[in-house]
Amino acid sequence: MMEANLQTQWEVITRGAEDIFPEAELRSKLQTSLKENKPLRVKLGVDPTGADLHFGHIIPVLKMKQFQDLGHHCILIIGDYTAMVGDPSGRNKTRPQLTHEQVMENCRTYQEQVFTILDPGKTEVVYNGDWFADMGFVDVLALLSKMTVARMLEREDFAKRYQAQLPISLHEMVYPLMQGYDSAMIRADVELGGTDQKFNILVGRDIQKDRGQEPQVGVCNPILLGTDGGEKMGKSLNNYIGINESPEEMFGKTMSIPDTLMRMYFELLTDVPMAELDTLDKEMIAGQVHPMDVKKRLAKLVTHRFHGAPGAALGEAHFARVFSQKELPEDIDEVFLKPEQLENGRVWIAKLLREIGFATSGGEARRLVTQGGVRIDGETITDPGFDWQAVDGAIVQVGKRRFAKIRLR
RNA sequence: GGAGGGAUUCCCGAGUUGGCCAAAGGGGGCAGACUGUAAAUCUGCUGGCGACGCCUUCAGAGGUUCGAAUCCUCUUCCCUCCA
Repeated sequence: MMEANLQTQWEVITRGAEDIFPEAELRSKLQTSLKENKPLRVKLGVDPTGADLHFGHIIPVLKMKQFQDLGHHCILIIGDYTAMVGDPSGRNKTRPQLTHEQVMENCRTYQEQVFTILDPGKTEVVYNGDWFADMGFVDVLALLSKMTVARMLEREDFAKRYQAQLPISLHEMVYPLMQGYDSAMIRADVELGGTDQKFNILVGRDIQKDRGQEPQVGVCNPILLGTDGGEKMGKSLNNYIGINESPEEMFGKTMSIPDTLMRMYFELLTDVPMAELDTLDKEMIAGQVHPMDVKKRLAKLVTHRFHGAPGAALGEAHFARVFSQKELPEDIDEVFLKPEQLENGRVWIAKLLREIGFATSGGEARRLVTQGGVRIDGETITDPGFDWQAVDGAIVQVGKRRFAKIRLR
């Protein structure tokens, strides 16, 4: 069961990990685990606050997969109760509180997506509602007494909000305690998460110690930056790559990350050995290897991870065709125009763009035309007052990557 | 409970001696040029309307005025200090 030796395990576990605390404890836990042939209990808690997962969510899941492949016991905690509270980590405002129904609804799709990576047969799934639902008020008070206000306010996110005169609700301060309690309930040896989870994971250690358990070790990955290269990947910033996105989108979006982010993505999302990445970096600096080729490899590997070999090939082909050669994509969505949308077989260009969803207003449509961003069958339209004689099968293109095939009926 | 400060366009944030405000600046977004690509860099646009004019926006509801983001009243929410 526990086959890999300590050194191998150590290399796998520390790859892409920004912070492990305390390192020494992880080492001794691994040693004991090997000696006694007893897998470590590895915890990852997820709050199903939204339906769709993106790359940022999946980083700790990939780390968990590595533990799983090493033979350790993985426990996925579905935070049906913590999701109702909302993790304040790294937030500058209170999360909206979800109802239990909303949370449970998200759970299904969440697990579906997570189990494209983890082995469902080897993963224990528990809900923290299992223990929180029946907790009495006295138990809650006992838990609350483990934390002081001063310590909570030391946290960077709360401190910032406090100084910026932004509201902090009391229930948000309960969150770390709940997460810590989870660790105690499942007797975790290791807890995974982003570096923003450090505080919560440390609270878990305290609670475990308080209950006479050996405290867990935190293994934290850096926070994945989004495609804009500056901010944490997230839905609200629209700088994310969803794991359910089409191969074409996934490949393209990966190609759109700034060069400076390539290393991070390689480390966290692929298995390319670290030594090879170092070599690649050197070769790029020396000009022996083209950054674009490296990025293409990254995009291919990443797409492969979620869509398999066919998806990776599809994504790559599409990219080469549309962006490198500036040709039309293979599949173009068809948009139907009804006769009543035409006048004597003609449509005003601004109206057309709105009808097919390439502009949300006439003003935006005019702007696109004026700036030379609109083509019909390869011909650039420059007159915002242009009335187009509709042709079945014509290709309307806006910008570099939006296409529609017009169908008349 | 008392005293004071605040809410502006997708976001942040100017503007508060009333007209020159569809509202500075930045971010984001979009488009163009360039190329190595949906990198980087540079440029332009960025409330709505078949549009050199008209319409709706500055927390909400009223009011003063020829004219209000700017002044007055009430309401909602946030913050600070005191208790």
